[in-house]
Amino acid sequence: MPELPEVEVVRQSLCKKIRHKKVKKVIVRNRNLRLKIPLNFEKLLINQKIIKVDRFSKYLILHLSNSIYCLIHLGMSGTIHIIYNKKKNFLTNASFYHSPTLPKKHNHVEFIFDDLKIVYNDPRRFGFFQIIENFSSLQKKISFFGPEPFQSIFDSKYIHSFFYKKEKNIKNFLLDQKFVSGIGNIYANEILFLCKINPFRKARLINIQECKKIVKNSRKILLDAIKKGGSSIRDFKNIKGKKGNFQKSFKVYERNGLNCKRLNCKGLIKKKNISNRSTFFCDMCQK
DNA sequence: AAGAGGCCCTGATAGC
DNA sequence: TGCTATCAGGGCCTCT
Repeated sequence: MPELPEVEVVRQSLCKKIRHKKVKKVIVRNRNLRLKIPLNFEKLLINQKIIKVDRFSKYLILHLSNSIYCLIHLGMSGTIHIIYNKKKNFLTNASFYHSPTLPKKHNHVEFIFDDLKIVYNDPRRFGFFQIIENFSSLQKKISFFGPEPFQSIFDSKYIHSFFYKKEKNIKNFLLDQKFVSGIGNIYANEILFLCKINPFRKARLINIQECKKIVKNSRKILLDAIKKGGSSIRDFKNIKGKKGNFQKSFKVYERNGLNCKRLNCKGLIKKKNISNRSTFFCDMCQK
């Protein structure tokens, strides 16, 4: 489940591999992702150079030489694989289309470069590709989202005023991309544990000190996860097919029934549903 | 306006 | 063994 850290891990390695390279061919095998891939998609990308591989929230942003942007969202189960071709004969040699490192099914989109190609695989097809025509459209799209935890405007004042009179529980807000961008279910659970905040608590009851903790711990968890290559619960892998390591650092996620990891806390981790998402917490130390 | 709930999709796993 | 049910969950949608 790619959240901000997983997408950032993909961005970093993609950037190393495809920046400044020219897209030689685009193959779309299945246009029916969450958003339908338009028929002119291939034409817009072919013969364009990748100027930059950026990211906002859980979106990858390919900046192309014809000044358009290709947004990629990995949804729940999207992965990007890299397949090398040192002989640079991708366009003529079909055998590379069946690399042993590549899953056999659900390889929906490929971008082919001279010496390598990237392959988008997504069993559940919750991910999507979207063409953004120009910079102002990109800005407009991003403006509908809340800040990332790393941005300076994501501070205790912003959080506290956002939560004013809000009856919904705090966990729902951490997952609300209009409030804060990039946090998904795993990291929402982990952040609230570090903050000692019960996920069911109404947002309006979060005090300013706790807002400060939310700022600090969101940044801490996400940065730590990026450093460790993201989390691999079920399907996340980086572009080399390697798993991340942050799942080893989970304090609450998928730990229901196990001892609370907080020093001197005798609680057991509980699992309950909030808006149909698994919520893990310790009711002894998260108040 | 805010909040609750449904839906898209496939694969892994549990239970009978 | 093979069937069915459940769960995983990001983001968008509708309804109240």
